[in-house]
Amino acid sequence: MPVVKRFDEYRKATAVFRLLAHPARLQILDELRRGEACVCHLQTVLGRPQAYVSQQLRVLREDGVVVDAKDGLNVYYRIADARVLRLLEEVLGPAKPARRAPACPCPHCAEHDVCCK
Amino acid sequence: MPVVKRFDEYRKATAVFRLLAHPARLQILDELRRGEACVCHLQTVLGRPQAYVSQQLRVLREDGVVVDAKDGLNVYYRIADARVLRLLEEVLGPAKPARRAPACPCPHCAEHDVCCK
DNA sequence: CAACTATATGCAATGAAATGCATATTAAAA
DNA sequence: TTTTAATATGCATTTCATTGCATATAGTTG
Repeated sequence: MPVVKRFDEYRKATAVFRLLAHPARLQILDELRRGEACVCHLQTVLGRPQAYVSQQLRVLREDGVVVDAKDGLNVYYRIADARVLRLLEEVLGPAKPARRAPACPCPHCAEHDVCCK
Repeated sequence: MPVVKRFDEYRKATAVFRLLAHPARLQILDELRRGEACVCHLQTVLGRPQAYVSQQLRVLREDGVVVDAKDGLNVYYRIADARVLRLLEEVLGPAKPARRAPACPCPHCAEHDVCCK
């Protein structure tokens, strides 16, 4: 009940907001709302270097907001936090339908276009 | 539809999350959920210097999340953003009932205790 | 196993937000 | 009109996240 304890609770509660308070992470999560996606897919959608995308994914992963599943060379990420889905819906509106990214090499998009170089 | 435009939209959407991604502001908003409160009340509840509380309130005010109403020497703040209320409920749970802070001089608390020094 | 592809990690440089503190403002009271 | 009380603002400093980039890992293919 001490003030410090209370403050600590609030500090803990800010974690999820801190994750969402970032344009690239928000865009990643919005994309993942459409369905699971591999890194190269997100890389294509964001138009950012692969290392950059991986770093943001690590941040999200370390907080348990997303989980990854390896499949061959590809690593597929998906949202693993229902609360985050609700927060996204509150601020971004309903999730948009799945899509294939142009020039994305992942199996999900492959049938649609050619490899992204 | 250019990528940059999209990114800008996400950047804008992060604003509300950035406000909530701070323990002191989160605590302020959680207190304001109980009902409007003056600065000295929040000061008492947070156990932080007055200038500190005023600064956080300014941040919230500049984004329109709270509004202030002067009454004599006191300035009463209240939440002015329904979306923020929903976000708080999602993460902090339902708002707690109003309370009077011990040793708070504001009219709201005065009838309950004596002035805070 | 060598070469390639997808992804991850480490780290240094930068930049933005947080904090503390002194002081300004405004309103009431004496 | 001096004083006091409540709140606001400005600014310097520290703190922390972000970003870029080089490189590491790990699975795949030839």
